Amino acid sequence: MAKEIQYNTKHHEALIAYLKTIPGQHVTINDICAHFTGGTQKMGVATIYRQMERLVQEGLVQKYIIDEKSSACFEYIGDNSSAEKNCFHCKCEGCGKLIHLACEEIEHMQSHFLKDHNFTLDTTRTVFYGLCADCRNGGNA
Amino acid sequence: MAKEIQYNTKHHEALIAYLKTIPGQHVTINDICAHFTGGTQKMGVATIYRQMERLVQEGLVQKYIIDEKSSACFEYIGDNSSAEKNCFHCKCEGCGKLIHLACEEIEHMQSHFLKDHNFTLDTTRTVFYGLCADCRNGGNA
DNA sequence: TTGCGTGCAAAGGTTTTGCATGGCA
DNA sequence: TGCCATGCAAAACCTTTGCACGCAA
Repeated sequence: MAKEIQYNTKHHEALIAYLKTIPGQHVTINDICAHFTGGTQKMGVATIYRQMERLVQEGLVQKYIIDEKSSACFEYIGDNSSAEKNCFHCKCEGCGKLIHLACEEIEHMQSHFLKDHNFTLDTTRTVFYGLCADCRNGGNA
Repeated sequence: MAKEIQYNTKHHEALIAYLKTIPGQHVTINDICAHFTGGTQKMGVATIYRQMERLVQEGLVQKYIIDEKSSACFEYIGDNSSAEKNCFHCKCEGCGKLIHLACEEIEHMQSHFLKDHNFTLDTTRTVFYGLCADCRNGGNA
């Protein structure tokens, strides 16, 4: 329980600053790596992994496992958790697109899980798989 | 569309036979590998991967990406797809348990996704993350 | 006989880890 | 000064692939 002391390094701040510039978007470790390779700041891969893990634990960043082959995805959620409370993600199995959705139906879904299945659904972590409209009609399967 | 000719080898049958002995359970490649290492039949890892991919395409087996670190999970669904149509999976983030659920609410969920978000929800592939009752109360976080 | 299936090992990619050094408090 | 953070490279891990041989049809 005792939270370990964590320093506030330049890398830590730079990472948060970068993530804040792309709200609501998803980045992979590779994206971050590329971003910090060309810029003034350099950041090793290991550092990025370690920092992202820390940010996830702090609740500033959400981690998604979108696909088994590609690397993990991260999204900055910061302090405005109230605004995007009903936000969740859909991944199209056809085109691979990641879709942001937000509606109040998700609350109903959560209460159902809790009442009928005694399971606290974590919508921020769940990724719904399926087919988007384009792929269903176009047949990009 | 033209289905390629596929031989019915002993390995293929042995794999199906093994999966039929554990209905409703989840196995990893490692589990399968271990099972076929000690027994009379031996099966290489590559063969298992190839066979499982084939079984998934044939619709006999469902593949799940439960966790980013552990290997993929497989479940035999066989021909009785009608019986488990409303079946889906919950993964507890506390204890790591994988929970089987089946209820008709999922149908309502699907129709909502389709109507309001134009998204065909694939419940067999989606894994719902959250906390099970034990972890919510016990605090196995 | 034809050509898919198999085994072995090597390769590919993502993520983690060890160790010495640098930087925050 | 103490201790965490960083960088580099090596390691670990899961999965795929190449190639030669075996086996089903």
